[in-house]
Amino acid sequence: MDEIAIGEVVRRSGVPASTLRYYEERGLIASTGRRGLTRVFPASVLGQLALIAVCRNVGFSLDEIARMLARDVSNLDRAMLSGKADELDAMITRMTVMRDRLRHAAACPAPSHAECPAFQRMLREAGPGA
Amino acid sequence: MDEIAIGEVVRRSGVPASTLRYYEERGLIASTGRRGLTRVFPASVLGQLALIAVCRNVGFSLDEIARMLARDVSNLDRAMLSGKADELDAMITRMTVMRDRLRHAAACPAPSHAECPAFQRMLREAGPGA
DNA sequence: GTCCTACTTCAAGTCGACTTGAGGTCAAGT
DNA sequence: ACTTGACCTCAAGTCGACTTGAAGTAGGAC
Repeated sequence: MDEIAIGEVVRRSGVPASTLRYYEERGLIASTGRRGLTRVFPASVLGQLALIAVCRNVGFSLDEIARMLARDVSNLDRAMLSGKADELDAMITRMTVMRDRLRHAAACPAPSHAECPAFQRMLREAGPGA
Repeated sequence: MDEIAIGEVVRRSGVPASTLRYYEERGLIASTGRRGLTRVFPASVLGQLALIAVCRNVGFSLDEIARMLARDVSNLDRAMLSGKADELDAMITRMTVMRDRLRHAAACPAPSHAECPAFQRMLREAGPGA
């Protein structure tokens, strides 16, 4: 019993059928065939969907994910993984700075943000062209 | 000399003219009038564009920004600010966890990710429906 | 007076990741 | 026999934030 129909995949993964069909079309998952008209997937599709969700969460595009899965499902490209970890790291740094500045701006005693030095710094650092 | 034509705003802010017109239409910035056909903006628009860039950076939508600017340009809604800081905080936490897991997966000595406990945990934690 | 350049408007196109809708098929239950 | 419900395909729509393109114009240099 390692084959499950699309309806069951929906029930067990929470991913809508339209998305499953879309993912199949995009080459992220593969059905093993049909039972009547109905798509049948290998049970392993559930793990793959989990993996896809993780990847989407950390900012991979569907194309990137498809490329990764195309190679070897259980042996993802390690360089790609650590590259994405680096990207995340950079983003975390930027966001942390922003969070602190926002926090300050929210608590700043200056009568208006225009007079707050930290707020000014935020504008300069994150302005357009940055 | 506190009025600048759109071309100069483009030069000094790096924001394309099409975007400036779009922002004006959406109510994020306002021109003071025309010189011939050409839009003229108050010099303060440069600071506003910087602010808009900051806000976009931390995830405000144009609608949110427009609403904030509509109240009082130099006295942004502090509750909104700290609310966004909280959102950022949560996102930073999630991303940090992910980064560590990715880092591990990239360095993991297990022959395939399928056999790596940390990788499994990542799948469970960030799977669909999470 | 005419040519260039920087501007204008308005409608439509783009991108990613899906969703929605119309119209059709198949297996099972009554 | 007929209805129900789960599934199918394919085309088109959605959302946010812009960009692109066509067709037109005002102002300044020569």
